[in-house]
Amino acid sequence: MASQLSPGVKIPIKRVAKGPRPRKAYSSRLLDRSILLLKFLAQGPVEKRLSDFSEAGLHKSTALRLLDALRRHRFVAVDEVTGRYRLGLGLFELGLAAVSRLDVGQFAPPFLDALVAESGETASLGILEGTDVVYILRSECAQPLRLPQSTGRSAPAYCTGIGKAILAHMEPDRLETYLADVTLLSRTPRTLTDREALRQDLRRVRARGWSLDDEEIFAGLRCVAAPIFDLEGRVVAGVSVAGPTNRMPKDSLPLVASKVVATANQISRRLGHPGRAGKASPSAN
Amino acid sequence: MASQLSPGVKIPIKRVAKGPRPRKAYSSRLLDRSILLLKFLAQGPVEKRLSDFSEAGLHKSTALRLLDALRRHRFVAVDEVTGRYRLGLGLFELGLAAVSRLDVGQFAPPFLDALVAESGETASLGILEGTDVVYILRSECAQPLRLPQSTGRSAPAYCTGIGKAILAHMEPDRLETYLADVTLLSRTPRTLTDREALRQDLRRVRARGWSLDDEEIFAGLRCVAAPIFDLEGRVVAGVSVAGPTNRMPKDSLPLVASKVVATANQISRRLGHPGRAGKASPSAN
DNA sequence: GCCATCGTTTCACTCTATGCAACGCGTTGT
DNA sequence: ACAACGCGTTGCATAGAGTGAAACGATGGC
Repeated sequence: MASQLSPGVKIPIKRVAKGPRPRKAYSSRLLDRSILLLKFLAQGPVEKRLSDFSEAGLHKSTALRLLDALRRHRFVAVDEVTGRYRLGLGLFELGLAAVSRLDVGQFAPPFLDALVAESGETASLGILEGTDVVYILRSECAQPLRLPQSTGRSAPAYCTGIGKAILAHMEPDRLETYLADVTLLSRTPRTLTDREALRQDLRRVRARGWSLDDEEIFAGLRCVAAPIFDLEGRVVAGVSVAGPTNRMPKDSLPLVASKVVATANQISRRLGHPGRAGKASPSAN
Repeated sequence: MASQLSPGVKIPIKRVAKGPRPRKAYSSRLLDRSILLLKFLAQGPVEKRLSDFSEAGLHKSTALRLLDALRRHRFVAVDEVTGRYRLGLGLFELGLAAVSRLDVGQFAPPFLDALVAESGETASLGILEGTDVVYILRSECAQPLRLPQSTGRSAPAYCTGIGKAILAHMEPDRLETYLADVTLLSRTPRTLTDREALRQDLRRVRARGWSLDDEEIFAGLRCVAAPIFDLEGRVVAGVSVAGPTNRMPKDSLPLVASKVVATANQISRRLGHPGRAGKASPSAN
């Protein structure tokens, strides 16, 4: 809700960005180890014995105590028969809370469902975190060929549809910082690994309003995406429709893209974004 | 509640008496506080200031250090503009890993989708953790009236469809332990709060193969569920179809139930359970 | 201007967390 | 059968991680 506390006309734009921010880096050995342990549990075999944690560099007595402490918060679970350890569902509950508390995570699902109904392919919503895109929502299509499970996973921004849609619409200096830091690895033969080629592609994306990932992260997968903006007009997320190349022929892309863009705009509007109309004025506000 | 963790208050290290209990309880103050902090972030306002954490009994300098340590693992995120804290998506990634590593979480989604298509109502899959059911998968119906978000949430077993389906099929002595420990709170006027009434209902559930939650947890919500068995024939989960009472009239329940049971059996079979046909297994007691 | 509030840093002290070694116990090998 | 091993568990002494109080700066309100 808009704050109209004072009859004055000033819009309070708070810029704390340069202000208080932890300058000193704090860390905790125990916390680092606990999270290392959790991440170790998320890899390889689902169930692990106590002595397996020595692979993660933990002494068995340390591992025992950490596991027991984590177990009582349901971050790890112990199999009743085998006595082995696995990830617990307390983690799942908190993880979903993290997404459902994102404003986008709240109301976007029906929009994605509608997009799936229109396009006949799987729709996803992701946000940029650091240099990677994290997929937070997904609506499956009824087609037999399913994409690999992606929700909760992250992927490099430069080779994904959603990632490129976001990059193309972020502030120029932030994009340059990104481009300076990122390493463009070749995921498939079509991945854009040249900085200038990527920059040019992003310009095109910005101009037409949607991005195309043409088998740039997975061979055989084509993906069309569009950006989602928040109240202040900053890109905060992206929606995409993805499918196998045979079901997403090149000449069908503009039509699919128009639906993706329409969905993205609907979600943006729900976030308070004024919409495309505000694009006309160069230095609005 | 949080008073135990207040600054200055000495926490006596609780040692389990050397009795018949083979296991000693380990805990870590830092870990407890970190998780308390995360759970605090999952409540109330989405964004919190540093000083808000004093409500959770944390000293502000402690909160600062914990938050910074958690931030670098992406368990908490700092808003770029406001500088406030929220839950991070690293938690989401690990949480989904916890579910996707459950064998059931892997392949069940398509079965749920099919069940939704057949029944026209929302289908869920949950497992029993302690005395509660945790919903880990869900497939939405296209109906306008949606259930409240449940995935990642937990609910008492005795007043939910899935919970009763699981309870009804667990080993008798384990059920008795459950019944002895649980407190039967009245969630609605129809909640079974009498131990004997519940036991009798569970017998009926076991006999007919499916359970009915008839507005026992939420008024206006009816839910039909069936158990899922693993390779060794133990109940590990349950599937349900739930909807508003007007769309789930009593005379339609047997038909819906048959579909739910069929889906549950399919999933059980995928888990290696021989199925109803294998009832006459040689080593049956 | 001054006061209030919030985030950050420093510092000395305490108790948490740790590694090591030893113990039970079940399994394996000879 | 006994011995040798592997695994999970526990006791203990010690290092140093983590803690709270207080001081410091930086904002914003009045």
